[in-house]
Amino acid sequence: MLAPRKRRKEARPAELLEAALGLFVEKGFTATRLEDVAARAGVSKGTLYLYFENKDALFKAVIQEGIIPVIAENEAIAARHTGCSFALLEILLDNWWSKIGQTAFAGIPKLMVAEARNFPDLARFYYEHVISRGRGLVGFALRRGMESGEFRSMDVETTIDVIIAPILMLLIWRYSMSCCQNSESDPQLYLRIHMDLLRQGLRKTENETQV
Amino acid sequence: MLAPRKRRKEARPAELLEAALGLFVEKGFTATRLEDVAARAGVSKGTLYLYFENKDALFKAVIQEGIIPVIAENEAIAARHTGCSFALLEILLDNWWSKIGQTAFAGIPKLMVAEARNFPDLARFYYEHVISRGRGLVGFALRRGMESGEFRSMDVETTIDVIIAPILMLLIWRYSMSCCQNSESDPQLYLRIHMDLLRQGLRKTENETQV
Amino acid sequence: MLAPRKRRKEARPAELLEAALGLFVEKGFTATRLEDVAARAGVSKGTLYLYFENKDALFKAVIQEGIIPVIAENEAIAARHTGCSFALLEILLDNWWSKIGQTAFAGIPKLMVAEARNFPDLARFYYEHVISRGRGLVGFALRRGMESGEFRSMDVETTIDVIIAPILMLLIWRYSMSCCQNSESDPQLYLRIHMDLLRQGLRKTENETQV
Amino acid sequence: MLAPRKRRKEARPAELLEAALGLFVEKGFTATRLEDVAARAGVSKGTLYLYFENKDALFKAVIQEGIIPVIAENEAIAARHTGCSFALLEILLDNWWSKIGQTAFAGIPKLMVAEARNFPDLARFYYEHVISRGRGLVGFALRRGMESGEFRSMDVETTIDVIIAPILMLLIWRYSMSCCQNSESDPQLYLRIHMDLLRQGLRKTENETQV
DNA sequence: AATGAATGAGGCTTCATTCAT
DNA sequence: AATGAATGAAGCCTCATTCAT
Repeated sequence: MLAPRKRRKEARPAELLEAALGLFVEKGFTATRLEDVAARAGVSKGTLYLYFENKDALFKAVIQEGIIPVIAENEAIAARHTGCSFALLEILLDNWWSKIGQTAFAGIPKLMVAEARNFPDLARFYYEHVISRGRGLVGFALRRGMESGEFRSMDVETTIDVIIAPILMLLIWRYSMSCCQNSESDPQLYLRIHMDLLRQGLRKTENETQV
Repeated sequence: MLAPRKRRKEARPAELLEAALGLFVEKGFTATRLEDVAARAGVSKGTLYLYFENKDALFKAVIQEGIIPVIAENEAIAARHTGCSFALLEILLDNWWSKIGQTAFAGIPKLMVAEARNFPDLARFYYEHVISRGRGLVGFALRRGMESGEFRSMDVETTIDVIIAPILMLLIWRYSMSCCQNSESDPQLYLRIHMDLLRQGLRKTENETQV
Repeated sequence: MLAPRKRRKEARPAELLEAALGLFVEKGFTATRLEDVAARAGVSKGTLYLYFENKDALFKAVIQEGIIPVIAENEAIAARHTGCSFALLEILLDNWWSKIGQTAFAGIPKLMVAEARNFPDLARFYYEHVISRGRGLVGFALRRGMESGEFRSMDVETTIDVIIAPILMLLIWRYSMSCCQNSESDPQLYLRIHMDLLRQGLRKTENETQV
Repeated sequence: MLAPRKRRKEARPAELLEAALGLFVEKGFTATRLEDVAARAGVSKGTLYLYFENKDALFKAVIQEGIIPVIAENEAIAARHTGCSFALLEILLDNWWSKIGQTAFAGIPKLMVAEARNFPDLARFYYEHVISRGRGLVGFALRRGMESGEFRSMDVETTIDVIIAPILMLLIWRYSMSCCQNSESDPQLYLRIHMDLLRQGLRKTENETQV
């Protein structure tokens, strides 16, 4: 077991990233003061600059460290799935919900949306490593279902977007306008209705018309 | 023909609002400098304050002049609609798409999402005057369809959110991550698929189970 | 009788001065906005500049027009006084109180005190035409009383200052800190006590010691 | 010997307060630019905000550090005084004169009078912490003297005002109109005459009439 | 003579970043 | 490695002054 001092030093970057994530998610990039990040991580303002070149670098590190592992996990799940395709969509959503939707990472989508224009290279990174792979997962399930005759035929790439949208909005809303709603919305119900509409909406029927 | 001075005077507010909308959407609320708004409208900083009390008021005016009329128009459409309920949803969407989705106002949802937390005042204003009324419209169509037996029974409030989400995401995406996509997405197709999934997803079937 | 339009034009400067006096007294020089002065006088901002070169000039005009006539009146009273000297002091105070203390001019001393440093030439004007002559009046009464044996001998110039101070403070207070007092002070009682202390304080006694 | 950096750090607040006092007294509260305060203390604008939250706080600190201790000291003097009451008044005046009247703090009364209306917050702070306690001191001496039969009976609260007025005016004058006087006035003589008039004016005589 | 739209300098305050210790 | 004092650029907003009508 390492001496506490030593442990401290090695844990610093992670502690700073966690503090930064919390504040970025809570207040947005511009409104987050580095002094507050440092304070939340229990160090001084100057120390932050020993680990991250500047505010932008800190932001990029927060995003990059945050979210990728969950995607990989879902890719493995999809690869070994054997049941029907709609069930796969449900499993992927469940896992994503428990690993992202119910953790601090839930704030990332809103953060990315808000700042993408100001950080184009970061947006590209996020797109390639998170969004693109996430869309790939949904696309895999859709194509699989269409080929097996479970789903009707539709333009896959666009359908992916339509399917993902309510899931992203659920989180984006939570970190933006939700403060204005007096009635708490129920995310479980929201997701259930979304999947419910999809189950029936995707299903292949007798008098199928090509889209 | 009016004297130029006079003509300017009357055109000023509209010119300023247009400049403000453009910059708000492009850079966000905080990052937009009032001096730049003034410059884009071809006047000096101080002039802006002759027409709008402060930055908040300018923002509210942008919303007031640009978005609220469309909401009101849609409310009128809904009130006098006589056909089936799904057709009403389609008409409302069409109108909203041509008046908002295809204009500079399309950037507002992303703007609101990005800044809501830091400007609760503006968020509340937007919620009350836009979101709340927009949800009311969708809710009206849903309830109407459920009562007539056209739609199956679902939790209305939550379904509203699920239905609106893809429409909002379409715009939010356009003003955030879209720069990372190499293939241009087709909003018409996107909206058609959304409505297609909904048409089938909302429909009441033989073996109906309550949700 | 002149036409109203004509009357208006000739009355403008006086109306503007009255409005300016009111606002200067209420808010001080810097905090008074010329737009408010114009509004109170019922004209537009630009009109003000037709009559006064700038804000400084307006301030000087306010002071210069305001207060001199009362001094002249008191000088006449003193010249023809025949009774005892303390009675003269009381008469002068009474007149000053009713002509200045109970009118809008009461705010001038505070105004001069606050701005003297920023308007040295105006301060000099005020000193020569108001303060100096006011001190002369009190000095006249004091010397008269000392010569007649009614008052004990004291350094006249300094005694003048000591006597005038509470009278000025009464007004200065009213236009500055009085807002912080919960109990309304009674100026009549204040002046009576001041004169009471003076009556006994100035009187020549048996065992007189030179000061 | 302390490192220079460290020494500076500890000296900063006092240096800033001194610079602020000087400029406040010289130019007034509004006309004093924080940048000038910082420059006079030899630091940059931003540094000032490390020590004082804003302009108001800086002002309050000036009062807090400079004037309130003298009030407290005088309260202690009054509490342990055993001689006659007029002597107490003289001692209090002497102490106040040497600690305030002969220092840069002498400019504060004029400053307060000039700015009270526009900064009710500051006025209230000053009233509660300085004026109110100062009046309490004089009131204490007056009541003490009336009870012992040394002074005649008068309305105490109003008499306090009358007594304090010349002392305040002495300072107010020095920081306002004094520049217009060619003959330098002698504050020592002024205060002596004031106390002389008071000594005789307050004294209880044979044929006492209630006021 | 009168208007009021337009200007732009100026001050308070915030905060990312630097650097001496 | 760590600190935190110091810096100064940047933005909102006010208002005296100008000037075309």
